[in-house]
Amino acid sequence: MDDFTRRKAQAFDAAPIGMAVSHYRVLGMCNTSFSEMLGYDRANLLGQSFRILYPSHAEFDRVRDIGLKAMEENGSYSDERMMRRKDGVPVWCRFRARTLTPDDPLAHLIMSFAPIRDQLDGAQLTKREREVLSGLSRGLTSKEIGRELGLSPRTIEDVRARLLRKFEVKNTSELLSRMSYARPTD
Amino acid sequence: MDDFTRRKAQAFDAAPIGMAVSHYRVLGMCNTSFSEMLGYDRANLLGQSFRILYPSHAEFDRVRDIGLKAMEENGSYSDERMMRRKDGVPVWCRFRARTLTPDDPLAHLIMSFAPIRDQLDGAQLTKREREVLSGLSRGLTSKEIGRELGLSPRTIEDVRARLLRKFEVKNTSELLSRMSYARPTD
DNA sequence: ATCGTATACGGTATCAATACCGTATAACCA
DNA sequence: TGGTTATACGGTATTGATACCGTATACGAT
Repeated sequence: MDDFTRRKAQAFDAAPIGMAVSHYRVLGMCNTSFSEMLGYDRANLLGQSFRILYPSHAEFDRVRDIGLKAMEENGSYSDERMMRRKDGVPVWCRFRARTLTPDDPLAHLIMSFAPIRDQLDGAQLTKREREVLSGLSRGLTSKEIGRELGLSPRTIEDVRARLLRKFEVKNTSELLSRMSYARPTD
Repeated sequence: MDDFTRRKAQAFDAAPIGMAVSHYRVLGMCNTSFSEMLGYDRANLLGQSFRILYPSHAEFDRVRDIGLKAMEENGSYSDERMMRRKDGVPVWCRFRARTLTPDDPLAHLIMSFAPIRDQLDGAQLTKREREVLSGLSRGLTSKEIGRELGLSPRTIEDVRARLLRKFEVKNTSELLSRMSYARPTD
């Protein structure tokens, strides 16, 4: 095996950003940034389902599908999402994924995770708030988010209003500009 | 050499984020996201000085020192910086670096580069668009932005519509979740 | 010289967002 | 046990956003 391969593997291991490889949502490989970000030893993480890295089972189910269409078309997808550290603390991340199997995106995924630092680190979000935030960052309306979550649009508007109060912003645009990856963790 | 090494190298190559390894500011290795982001063939990039990837010689000199102290202390550093594509178009990036040689940080660096304006490679923003975006990220309405800039609210709505088209997003919320905070540069 | 784009503005129509009013249940905490 | 918060939903009223229709000027590129 050539030296190039060795150097690439070393770069993967020591990369300044969390990286992971999955096969059907099971972690096949990750680097130290990834395991440290989530508070695990790497050895304990390999072979595990990604389920344990999300705040809830519902969240784990929900995020499965939201990038599938984009990955079938472009091979890649990116959004902002909440991950769950081993100690239970949620971490808001810029998430990027590329699939090596566009016909069946989840078969072989390569992902990167960059934690975002912002107001969120103090104000913890509820499950509902995270779900709604996820929809808002994808440009969905309250009606669309309601359909996605099986709730009335009115309920989504309640959650929305609570988010605006919590972050002391005037509207959804300002909310999302505060949450965007413009303020990464250094 | 074990299979792990091979899989890590593959993950490096196909990572959804630009990655590079340098030795004293000379590119030793990079992945396809990196070379594509900057408009080069990878083969033509290996062994080159990073000089050609920055907008100017002054910029190249300036960025050399700004992370050194942080890397000597923590081993890592991150900021936002302008890179220069082969065709001359500037790309604003979130930059992260980790050194494997903290005593002499530049000796062996591993870096990641994430373009901050994903969707907008090529479509650079006009002064008006930046001004309007700045207002939107502060949660202002079209009417308020119009007052701030001495323009009709109707004109703000035009600029807004142009931004949504350029970024191929459905609404202002999605726009702002894709963008970093936008400050007018002039 | 014509094409494309950015700028700037007007009108209208429709849908979304936001802010209120209200009720109700469940969880948790002091 | 009572107080707070999150959840969930209904109505209504107002404002904002978005998408169209149109006109007009300016500027740069082919």
